[in-house]
Amino acid sequence: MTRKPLPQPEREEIRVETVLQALGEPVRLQIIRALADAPDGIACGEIELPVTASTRAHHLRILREAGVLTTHTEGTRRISALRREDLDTLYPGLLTGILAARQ
Amino acid sequence: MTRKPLPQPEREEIRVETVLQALGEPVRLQIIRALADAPDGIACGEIELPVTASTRAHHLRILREAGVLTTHTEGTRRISALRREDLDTLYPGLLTGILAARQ
DNA sequence: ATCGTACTACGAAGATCGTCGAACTTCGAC
DNA sequence: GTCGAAGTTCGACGATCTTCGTAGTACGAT
Repeated sequence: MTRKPLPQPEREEIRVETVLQALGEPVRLQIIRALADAPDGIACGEIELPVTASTRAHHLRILREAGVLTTHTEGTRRISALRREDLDTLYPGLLTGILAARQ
Repeated sequence: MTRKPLPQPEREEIRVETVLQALGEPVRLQIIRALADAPDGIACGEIELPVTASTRAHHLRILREAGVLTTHTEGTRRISALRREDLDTLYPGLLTGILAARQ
């Protein structure tokens, strides 16, 4: 099994402004909600989204570079998962607060 | 003393997406931080910001329409305050989490 | 080695956003 | 009533962002 981590910021490098900017977009919020239900992460392609694959990849990149999620490769698939521990440490309550809205 | 409230969404009308979008901007985050230190609100003009008055008015409007802050008129001045209770009720921990980052 | 799958990288097009200056409103003071 | 101060509204311009299609990479299976 191949396992390569993708470039992402260390916990110390994560900035609120970037995180909020990343979360303030409908599609990305949808991704976050899907990931919140899968503690071990899910394959990017399995998230139902109203956009094409390339747009999906773009949003996943934004979220990863903001430090919101982490992605590793498993064969040809990419598994993404929320960086819940890091976010909860840096901004206690933020993630919970956002997910509580659940529409 | 003149006291007129400015148009803002009811608590039920506040949407996470809009709130996050409003908070994901450096200048607006700066405004929020300034307001967090003033429970009773402060005059918009007294917040130090690296933008002109018209831009400041624009950002305050975005924040107010998102439901993040409330503004009322006192003479020629406008006093803004965080809608902390509403936000804490809707998204418990969100505001605290964001403010915990403090820079 | 070849094929199909899963995904990314690269422009490009269109929409949205942040910023400003100028004009206008509203209020208090003189 | 006239003036100045505080703030808003109205375009406008430039920058950023979302979206897409196409081309390309990496891997597993045959």
